[in-house]
Amino acid sequence: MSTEKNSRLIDVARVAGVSLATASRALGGTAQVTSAKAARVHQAAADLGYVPNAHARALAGAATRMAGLIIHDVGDPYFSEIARGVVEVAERNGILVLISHSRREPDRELSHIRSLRANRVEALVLAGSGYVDADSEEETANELRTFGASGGRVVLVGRHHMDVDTVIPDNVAGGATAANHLLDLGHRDIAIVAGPSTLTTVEDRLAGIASALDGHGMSLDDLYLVHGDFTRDGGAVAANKLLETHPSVSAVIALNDAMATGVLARFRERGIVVPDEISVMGFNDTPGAADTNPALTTIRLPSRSWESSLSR
Amino acid sequence: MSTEKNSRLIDVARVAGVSLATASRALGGTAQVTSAKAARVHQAAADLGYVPNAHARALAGAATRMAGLIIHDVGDPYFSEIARGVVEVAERNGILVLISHSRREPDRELSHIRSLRANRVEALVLAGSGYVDADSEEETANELRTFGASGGRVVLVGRHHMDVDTVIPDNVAGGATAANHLLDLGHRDIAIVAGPSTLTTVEDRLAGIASALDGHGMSLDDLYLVHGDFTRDGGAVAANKLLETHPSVSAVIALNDAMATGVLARFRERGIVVPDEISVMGFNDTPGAADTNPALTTIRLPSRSWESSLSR
DNA sequence: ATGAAAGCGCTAACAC
DNA sequence: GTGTTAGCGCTTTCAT
Repeated sequence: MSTEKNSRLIDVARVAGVSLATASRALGGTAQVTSAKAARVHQAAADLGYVPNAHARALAGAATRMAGLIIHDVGDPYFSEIARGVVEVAERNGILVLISHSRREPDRELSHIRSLRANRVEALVLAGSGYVDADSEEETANELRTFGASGGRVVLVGRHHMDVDTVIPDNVAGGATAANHLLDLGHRDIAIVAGPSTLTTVEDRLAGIASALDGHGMSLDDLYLVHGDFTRDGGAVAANKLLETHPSVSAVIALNDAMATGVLARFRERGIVVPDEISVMGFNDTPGAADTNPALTTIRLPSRSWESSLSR
Repeated sequence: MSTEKNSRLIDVARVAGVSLATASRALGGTAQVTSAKAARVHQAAADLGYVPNAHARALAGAATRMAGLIIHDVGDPYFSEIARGVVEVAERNGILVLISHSRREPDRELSHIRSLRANRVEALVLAGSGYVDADSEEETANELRTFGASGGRVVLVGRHHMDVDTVIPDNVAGGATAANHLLDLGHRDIAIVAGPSTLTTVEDRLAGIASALDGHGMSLDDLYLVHGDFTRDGGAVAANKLLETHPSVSAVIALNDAMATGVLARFRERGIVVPDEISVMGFNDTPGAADTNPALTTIRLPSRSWESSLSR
């Protein structure tokens, strides 16, 4: 196959018999061009299969119109729903979305922020929990600050406030609600299926649960706590451990819907009837949670927005 | 907020007291640079929060490392699973993914191919059904051909062969399998919940169903056929219509899992017990289909791959 | 090993 | 209205 290079604007101009500038104007609609010439330019462009080089365009100062999205994993319904929203809004505004996976690794996240910045995105959306580790959070905050200072917009979803626009659910209150719900139902032998303790979301939800327990004269130590990946598989693995070591539990709180779904799946395989034998709760109200078998009881978290003082 | 511009390589060079070329080499590792100078360059870059301009880099001839992904909607589990795979593989190869929604509109798809091409992606992944309309398919094929000719790689998922690498399930056989399954169970009063007839996937699955019916002395006309959006919501809407006009059906074939999920959800709301009162079948083996309530019977489609003769 | 300089393809002054 | 030209920020010869 002959690998013919992409044709350039100058090629179009040549074929149309006009100057580079005229071709640019005709195609971009930036200025008035005689309709006859404009037509010739468009024809030439079509004939050559001309596609403007976005890089050259960006370099020359035209608006780039790209946004960056960093999420844990698009495969997780919680994030795919966020991605859907971001892509829809972006598209409506003629913005292309660069998507990447943090996989909940601070370093990966940081390097993605960098390459998204390198691509001169005009906005950055980071969704998912922040990290308990102050150092990596500080690095991220710095990077975002620099990005903001050079004109970039940042939105954080489900992550602690960082001087940028933020939407974050009240994880502590949510944790308390979940625990109180089970406690009020009389459950005492409860298991917590948690994500990695490196995540602030996990930390916060646990704190909420702890405070609820406190109100009942109990503490987290009275519960069975398993940590695992904050994913469906992580939930399934945790359910296995749970069944082996603490088969007596009457209720499970999974710290997100993905893990809850994994727990439910494993219980279903083992023939354990939910909620008759064991109650299972999740978080986040992920799309699809209502469709699970058995239906998942999930805590819808009220979100709070922070509009950054740096906002323009 | 003072909007300080992004610093450029020349700024780094200046601070490090070296030439532009040396700074470039030190940062890019392209050639040998005295370790002392290299260190100064890296230090300067860090101090200035320097992030190379990917556009300038691309324009200057460096590899761009971007791929484009066009899917119906990342919110649909079928597509988010594909997106997950694409992003993972791309990331492992240092490639950034530009994602966009076709929303199953040929024009939108075409314009996305163009802007992805404009961004000089090295590969393009189109996932989802093709269109019955020959004209729009031809336009797309042309665009992809041009892209391929200029060195781009194309992969089609779930779409008819177009002289590029393709992975496509055997939709006709799948349709027949689904129909035969129900027919063998004795069902005769069957409803088909289909996506838009503009999609080849819908057309093919219906053709398979028709052939199965034919083997039983029946035709599609003997069934109740509803068309709707090829989504969860589309399935729910179709289920409503179905219940109103043909409450006697004993089985439903939804032409994809998204619609099947919508049907199940609506049946659940109405207190209709599946599969006791009505059987429901889906397609695609979408992740999560096994988690639905009630469990969805879904046809796993054997896929066939085509490696394009144009492949390099 | 290092620097000077020539583009990459385009837009936006700036002339006419 | 149209053409000429100077960059945008970088990589890469080409000298040295």
